[in-house]
Amino acid sequence: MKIATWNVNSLRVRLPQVVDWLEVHQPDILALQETKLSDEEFPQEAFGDRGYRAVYSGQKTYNGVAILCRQEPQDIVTDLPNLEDPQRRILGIRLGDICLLNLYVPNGSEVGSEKYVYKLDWLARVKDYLQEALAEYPKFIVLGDFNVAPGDGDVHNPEIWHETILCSTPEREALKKILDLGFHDSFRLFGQEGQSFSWWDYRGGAFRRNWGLRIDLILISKALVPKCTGCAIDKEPRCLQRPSDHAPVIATFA
DNA sequence: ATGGTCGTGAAACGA
Repeated sequence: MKIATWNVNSLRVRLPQVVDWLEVHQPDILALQETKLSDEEFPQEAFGDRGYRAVYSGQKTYNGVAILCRQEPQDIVTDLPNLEDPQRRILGIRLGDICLLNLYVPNGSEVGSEKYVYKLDWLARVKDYLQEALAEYPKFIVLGDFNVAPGDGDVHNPEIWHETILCSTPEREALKKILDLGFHDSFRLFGQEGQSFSWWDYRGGAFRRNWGLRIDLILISKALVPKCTGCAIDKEPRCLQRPSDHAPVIATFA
């Protein structure tokens, strides 16, 4: 089984790349973030024609999440009972005894800003939800654009990024509280090449210089750890013309 | 590195 996540930064623009990528990699599940499409505009046929069911929670211009999968998804969740949020950033499904939560965590703009406070509160509420959900469904996957680099090893230059947005201690603590529920960062279960990132700024030739951060994560519950056989970042789509600023991440399971 | 980039949507704003 292959499960992937990709912040596409506009599914309208990236649709041909996503379709190509699906055909090459054949994941069982692909979680998308920043689709930037209303549900009426979602290109369901492009995926249906290729054997994927699609669920989505979209909005115009900003945010928007979707899940493409081979199996019929059940128990679709777009809003958490403890988190009232007009921004479409959350999409949960159940596939048999496995639950999956796709997140587009708020960016937070700047440490100390109003958006930063919203981000930390948002993460705390997601944590509370996951605590209950995990108790009911021990096989759980939380994946997406977390907009937090878990540690300095996930940052090209920790001195430049020290206590800045995506790397500040409160953001990392909020992420750690989710991990402490019993989740593992699948990427770190395996040996990786030094300096692996999933996002590079469009500006300043950041990708060419490998000035990136690893902020796109696939967290798996303890029950799934023995099943997980690998996790990798696919940098290839980031090399294409008109790329997303994020690369897809894929976890494989026996 | 503090944007010399994108995406959206038609000017700034968000990332």
